[in-house]
Amino acid sequence: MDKLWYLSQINVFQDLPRSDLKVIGKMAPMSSVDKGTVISSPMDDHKVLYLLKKGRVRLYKINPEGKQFTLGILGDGNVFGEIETLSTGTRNAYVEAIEDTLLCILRKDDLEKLLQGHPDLAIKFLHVLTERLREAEEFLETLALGNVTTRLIYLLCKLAEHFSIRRGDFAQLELNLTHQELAEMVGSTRETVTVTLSHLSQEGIVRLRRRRVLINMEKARSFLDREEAS
DNA sequence: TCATTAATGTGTT
DNA sequence: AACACATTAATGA
Repeated sequence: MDKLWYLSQINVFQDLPRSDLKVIGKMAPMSSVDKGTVISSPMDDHKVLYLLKKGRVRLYKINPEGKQFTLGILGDGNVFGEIETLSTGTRNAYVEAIEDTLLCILRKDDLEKLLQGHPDLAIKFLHVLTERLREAEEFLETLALGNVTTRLIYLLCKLAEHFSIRRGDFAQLELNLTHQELAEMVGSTRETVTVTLSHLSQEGIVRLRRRRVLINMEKARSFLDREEAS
């Protein structure tokens, strides 16, 4: 497999000429991490940016009682990490590979050099990060105002937009998430998620298999619309 | 395949 | 929401 192909799949580098990708490839060696590895944690010095070439990582925080709250999941082609001049929203968060993952590490000075030479790239960074911020704000609002059912459906829709494959009327999440993990994302408990999901299953909004959720996006969206109206 | 562990389902407080 | 416990599915020797 062409090493540069992976770089061309990173969202901020999408239509960069091969010559530039080559330069980046030289600065940012590829490394692979196994499923379950914590790639970075709050106490690390935040001096690097990670380019997620292939795989999935979960961003989460841990509250004082030791419970986890998942901020989000990133898939192929995303960027995360922290440097002084550029934050991707992972500050003070743990980042764990939930699949075997392939990533590049870009050092602060390399990135800055890169951005200085490529203003168009800097703009693309702005777009990507702004979009992430926008989603985060929307999610926060839903989390604050909605009940568990709403939050869960909202989460499933968002996940499905990024990580699902179409199966008839349903979108099948290709993330194998447990009820526990879903609970950690919507700020609820495992039992409540189990109960809520089986209700939604009765209504035909989702279909359940072990560690797998299929969402009827049409029904899910109309549920959210109704909720918004009320 | 069987035993162990993980995930899910359910009733009670 | 928290807990205890039952049931069922996945995992791996």
